[in-house]
Amino acid sequence: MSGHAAAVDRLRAQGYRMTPQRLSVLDSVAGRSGHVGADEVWNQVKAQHPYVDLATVYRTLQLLKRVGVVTEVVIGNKLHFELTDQHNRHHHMVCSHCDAVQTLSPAYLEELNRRLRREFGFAPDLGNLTIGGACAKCRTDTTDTPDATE
Amino acid sequence: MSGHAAAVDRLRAQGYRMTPQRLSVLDSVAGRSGHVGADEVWNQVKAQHPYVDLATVYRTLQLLKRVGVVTEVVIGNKLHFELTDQHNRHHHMVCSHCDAVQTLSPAYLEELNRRLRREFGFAPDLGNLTIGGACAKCRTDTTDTPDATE
DNA sequence: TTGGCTGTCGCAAATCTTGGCAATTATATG
DNA sequence: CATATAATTGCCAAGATTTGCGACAGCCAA
Repeated sequence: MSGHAAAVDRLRAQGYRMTPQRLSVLDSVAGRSGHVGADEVWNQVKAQHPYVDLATVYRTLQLLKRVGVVTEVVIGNKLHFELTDQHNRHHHMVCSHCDAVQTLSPAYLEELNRRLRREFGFAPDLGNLTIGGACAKCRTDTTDTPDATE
Repeated sequence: MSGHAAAVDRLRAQGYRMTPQRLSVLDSVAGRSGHVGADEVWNQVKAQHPYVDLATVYRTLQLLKRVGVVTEVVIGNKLHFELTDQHNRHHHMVCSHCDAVQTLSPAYLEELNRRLRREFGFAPDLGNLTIGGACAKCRTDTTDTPDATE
């Protein structure tokens, strides 16, 4: 209910409008501590505005992602979203075997970020980067993927 | 026609079989220098085996990716694939504005790879990692995304 | 060679996500 | 407060990728 003001400002600053649908989507994502799937958001949104379309939810999530309000996490074959917490920034590592998610301090990617910008002029969207791979548990559990690609 | 032997071995080693369909998919990906979309692969495969289903192409591409024979590149909303060249390894940076693809030397991610393994026991699949962001050209062309998320 | 076990395939249906378009609505302005 | 305008939405459909399932084929053991 509070951080939303900042989100509204961000939207307005770029010429976007704040609508009940968008507010509702924002509420839904903000209401959970972790990441949420688009369908879960939709269900929550429908509770308040039964007529809202799933496409609108997707569009809104993409919009909020674009302006930096939410972060996208790719888990398995689905997109998940979470509120971008400026005070607790982190990246995500997702195990492709068990879909477990670990967070990663931005410090780990700072140097890469700087190098890509400096050497290529490329501004990576690391905030929404999901690093896939095999977590410690799955590496020992399985015989395959003994040593994932470098 | 030559590197395929290695691919066959990789499959067999993990209990998979080499079939005409798979060989055809492999041929198709290997036949191009850069990355290919699943639909393009399908079209090429159908030239030899008209009855092959698109689902088989997808399944095969995932399989080849899993065993390390091909590399997946996410461009826009589509999956692309290229032969994993052991002698010319590279990662990919894709511009989310113009879909331009730049390659990146593995050296840039070596340290990250080591740290994730050492500190988390997490084996990242960096080979199939696609780094999204804004390329130099699009950064200057557009007003938005002046400074993508860190 | 004959079974049988397991991996694969084609087909169809399901799932997830995006796009087009006309109708609707948020906002700045008068 | 009424109005014009461009952004936004719903609805529908398409696009992309995955999955379930029965039929089929390769491969090893007896």
